Amino acid sequence: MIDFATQLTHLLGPQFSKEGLDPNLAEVRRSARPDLGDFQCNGALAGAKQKGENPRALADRILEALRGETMLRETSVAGPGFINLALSETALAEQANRLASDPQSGLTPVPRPLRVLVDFAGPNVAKPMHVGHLRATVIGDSLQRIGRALGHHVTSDAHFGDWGLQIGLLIISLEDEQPDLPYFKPDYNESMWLETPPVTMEDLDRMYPAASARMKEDEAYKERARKATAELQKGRPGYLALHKHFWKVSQVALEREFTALNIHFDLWKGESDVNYLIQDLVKQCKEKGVAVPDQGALVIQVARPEDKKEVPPLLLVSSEGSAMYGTTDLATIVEREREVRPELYLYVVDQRQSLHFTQVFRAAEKAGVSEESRLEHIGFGTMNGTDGKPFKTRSGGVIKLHDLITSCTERAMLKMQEGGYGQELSDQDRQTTARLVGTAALKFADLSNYRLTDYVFDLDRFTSFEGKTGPYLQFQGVRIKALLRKASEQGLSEAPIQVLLPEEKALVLTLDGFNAAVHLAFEKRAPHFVAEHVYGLAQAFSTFYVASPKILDEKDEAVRGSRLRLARAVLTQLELGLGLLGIQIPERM
RNA sequence: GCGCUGGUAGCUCAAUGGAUAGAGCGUCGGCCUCCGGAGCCGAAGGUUGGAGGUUCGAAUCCUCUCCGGCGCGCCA
Repeated sequence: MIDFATQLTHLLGPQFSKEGLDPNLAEVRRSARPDLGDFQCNGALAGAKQKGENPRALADRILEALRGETMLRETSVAGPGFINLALSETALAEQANRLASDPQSGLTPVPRPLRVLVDFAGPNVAKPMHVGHLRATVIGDSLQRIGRALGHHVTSDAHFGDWGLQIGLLIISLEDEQPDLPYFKPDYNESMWLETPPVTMEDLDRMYPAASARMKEDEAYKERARKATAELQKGRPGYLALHKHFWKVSQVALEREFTALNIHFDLWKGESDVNYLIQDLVKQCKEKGVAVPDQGALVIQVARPEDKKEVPPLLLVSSEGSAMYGTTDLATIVEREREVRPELYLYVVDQRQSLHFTQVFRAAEKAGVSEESRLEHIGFGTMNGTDGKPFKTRSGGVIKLHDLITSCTERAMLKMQEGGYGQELSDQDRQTTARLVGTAALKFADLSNYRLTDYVFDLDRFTSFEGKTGPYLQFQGVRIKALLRKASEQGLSEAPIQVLLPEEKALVLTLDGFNAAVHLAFEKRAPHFVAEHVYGLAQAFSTFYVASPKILDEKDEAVRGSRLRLARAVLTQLELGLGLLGIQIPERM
């Protein structure tokens, strides 16, 4: 099915062509002045400009040609040349029924699907996920869901950070703690492998910050770590074995978080997975003359004459002989080109890394690995505390994602208890629901902000059941489910939708806007457009719900059936829309 | 210093170059013999940081400027 805005644009397009104008000028959108019409087209203004004539006259001619169009009830030209279009009752009712019977709720796939690779979350092996990972994870997940909903062929990759200096640091840190482990013996081989990991997640969690801090002050310590990193990358068996242990231990903790957030990846690849490609990559870059020696390292110059800022070269091989994260990023593109062949790459990573991605993308182009135009960095702002500074614990430490999820879940449970809701649920169901509500609070708060702006974390506000929050939206869904459940229990059936009340019309027009909102969200790589739409839908439903009291008691079977069907259509879209944000609606809450 | 990014209602945030800049929270005033009122309706609240410019039309684009956040070769 096709939404109204598109239908109307198609209707006006030929008229613009007939006038010798670009049919793209015919673009129709929801009216900013509902008192004047349902939709508007502003193309006559720009078109008249091009032709050097009066915009109102042009608008009049365009409308003249539309006379007798059954879709339209009324048309008018207002102001300097705005074209106002009001839909006929039949058109509204027909569209409402199409929406209600469409399992996709009006969502249409893109005409040309792309193979899209979404690289997001970027957790680090050996480091628990913290608040900083939340946005990358939630935004990336939403983009993969939106992309799929639009018919794109999406491949998501968590892209673990598991090959850099951090691993070297852990290796020497462990060496200092347990020097007798076989992995440190120069002659280590696989027969000496111990099934029991030498460390727990807690150990890693403790060791890494300490080692990282020491490195900043102790130059010799840093040198050791760099050497260990280079040796690991060269394939020292004992170090590879430790890497494997670290990886496995970390993965358990990481999966716990992703499961709690209901986020899934097609690929769980990491930097270490492309190590096998690096030697060749470096060699080829050298042969092509793309990589040049510089201060003991090997770099790819990516500066351009037109640059307004200084763009430093990408470090391909450090003076220690190790791969840097730009190197693995590049090698990862090589692998993806072979295995996925993406037409579009989306890197959902903190905005602060934009310079890094500029370097990587340019280097990829220069090295002939990929095309810069297919590579996009999707940056985002930071999550701040109520003081406006990056979110920290009271003692100034980094907040772990796990603790964040837990506190949201606990707060959700508290709110449910306070309101006396969910009492009919079993303890286990209540716990599951609380988690659904808690993560909805977290996700919606994040996704309702435009990604590039920083936002303030406010647990109390996010978990509130009133206002523009995830739990509020779930609650609206739960209310509709309750209504439909009751209708079904009473044996009441649905009927074709009739658009009688102004609130019903507003609701139908809102439903019809879903498709555009989702497309816009993907085009802008900005899920908040979906969040905005879904919230607007919930509001429009509430207004309708109050305006049509006691649907179940309605004596007119046709009216009752119509409203039930409309409610169901809203629920369908609410579930789909929230689903695109990674939010589920519980049965009860 | 150079660059990126943000600055919109008291607070937190929206607004694909279009008409009268919208929500939530908070404040004030209404609506409960209610299908889940955690809702709905209304009011107050804005020189869109500032100054120029482009345009029929600017929160949006350009220039300058002020304030905040961030980045700028061997960490990721």
